[in-house]
Amino acid sequence: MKVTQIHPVTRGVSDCGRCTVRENSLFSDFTDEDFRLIQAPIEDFRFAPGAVIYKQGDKVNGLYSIRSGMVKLNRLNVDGTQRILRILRTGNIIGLEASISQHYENDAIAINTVTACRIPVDVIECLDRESPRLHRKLMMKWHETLIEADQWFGELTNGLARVRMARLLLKMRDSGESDVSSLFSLEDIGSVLGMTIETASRIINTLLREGKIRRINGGDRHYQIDIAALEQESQSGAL
Amino acid sequence: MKVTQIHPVTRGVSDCGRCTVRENSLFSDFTDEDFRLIQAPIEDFRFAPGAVIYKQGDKVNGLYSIRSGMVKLNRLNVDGTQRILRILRTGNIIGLEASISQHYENDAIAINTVTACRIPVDVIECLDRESPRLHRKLMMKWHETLIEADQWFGELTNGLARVRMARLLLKMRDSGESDVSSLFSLEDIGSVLGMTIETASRIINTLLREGKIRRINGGDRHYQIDIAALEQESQSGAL
DNA sequence: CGGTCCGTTGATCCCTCTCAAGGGGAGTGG
DNA sequence: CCACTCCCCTTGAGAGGGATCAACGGACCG
Repeated sequence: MKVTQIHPVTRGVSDCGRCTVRENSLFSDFTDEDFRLIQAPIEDFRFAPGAVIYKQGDKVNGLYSIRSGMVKLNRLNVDGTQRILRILRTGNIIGLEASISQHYENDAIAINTVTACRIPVDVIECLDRESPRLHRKLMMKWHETLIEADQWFGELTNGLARVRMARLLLKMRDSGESDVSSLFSLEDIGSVLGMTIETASRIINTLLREGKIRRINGGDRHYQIDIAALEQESQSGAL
Repeated sequence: MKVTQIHPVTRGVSDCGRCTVRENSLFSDFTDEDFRLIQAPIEDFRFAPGAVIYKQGDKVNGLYSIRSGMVKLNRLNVDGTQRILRILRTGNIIGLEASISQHYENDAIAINTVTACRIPVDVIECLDRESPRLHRKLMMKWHETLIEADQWFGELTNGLARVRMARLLLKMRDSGESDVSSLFSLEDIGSVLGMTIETASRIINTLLREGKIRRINGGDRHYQIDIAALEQESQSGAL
């Protein structure tokens, strides 16, 4: 995979108080007093598809709260093996390690156009010290992140290729109980599910022919899915 | 797998100040003043092989710091699929979610004889509030746990079965750069590496015949391993 | 219009699962 | 002390899922 480094565009300074994804964010139950503690500006970023948000080993400069788009967390193993650990979306936080470590643990790469706001390291540290609310919130985010990681592990790494694909389709549904699921390139699907792009392609096309998923026109790999059918598929695969 | 519920034996109350694994523990850089904050006793437990330390969904009663032995974290997916997420050993903490949630997220089961001390929920909460040191330590443990989870994911879920086995053998080395590795039942190995017990058995015996690992007598699945050889093996498997 | 990227499809091979049988150690009861 | 059972590991033969290798088509772009 060739990774194109694309410089992000700063869009301005956020007004967190009226953020549209605030209910998911770190600041969801913040009081006005808490907000007054924030000294440094929280910047708003826009990343083009393929843009590198940060790389494994980079010095941390803050954590990012995703406002829209999809980000892949890429792990580069010591032996050169590479694998997508998980995909993060609106409301998720990437780079949580910024609150405790000096370096990022893996690559974060925008899959499609991503908007995100960055909370600088010193803001986090200050708030963590001064605001019990943020302190608690941070712990909750660690908790959520770990649950998420374990879920990806548990669900997407065993069973037949077809079963794993069904689970991915269900997992990547647009928020809520929607029957629309957003995927990404075959290469990324392969790296998430541990299969080759050929196998991924074959399975998707089989599901299309069987009518269990349907391509939604508008280009960007959106599918309308038959939830019930996929849920049945997804349960076939014990080990 | 039949899981036998074996009641743990409380061995007494710990004196954390002189704990032998203290350097790994939550309390490593505690001052005497910090220790005075601990009101409730920290109990010392001993679990027999196969004992359930806690189950997914159980109400949390504290987190456990492992003093010796191996614990498997078992995830039961909604569809009945079961998988070992990771193995934890001396110095690791299980049930970290006790510090933030009401329920445990997965099953923790003793693989062999395990000794662990339990830090009750209210002790954690109190310390988290009162001691900046423990507060920071907790965050570090979250961080460590997530890194650990991502490592297991990245290293043990792709590549040929033989490559994954090599990586597991390297990962399960006794602390430090030792050339002794401790495994467990074939069933557990299978559940960790996502393969059948037959495949696991075949690979281990092939490695034995090739002299890359050697059984250490003394019963409990200890192997002396050829580190260099296994490291070479472990790098074969991109996807 | 040629080049590149991405997805599709076919043919073949091999790794791993499945099914099946057998062996050894530990515990139990005679 | 020996039969018996149970559990766990081992080994073999056969089948199949997915990898690999290869070719092709469409979209986009210089």
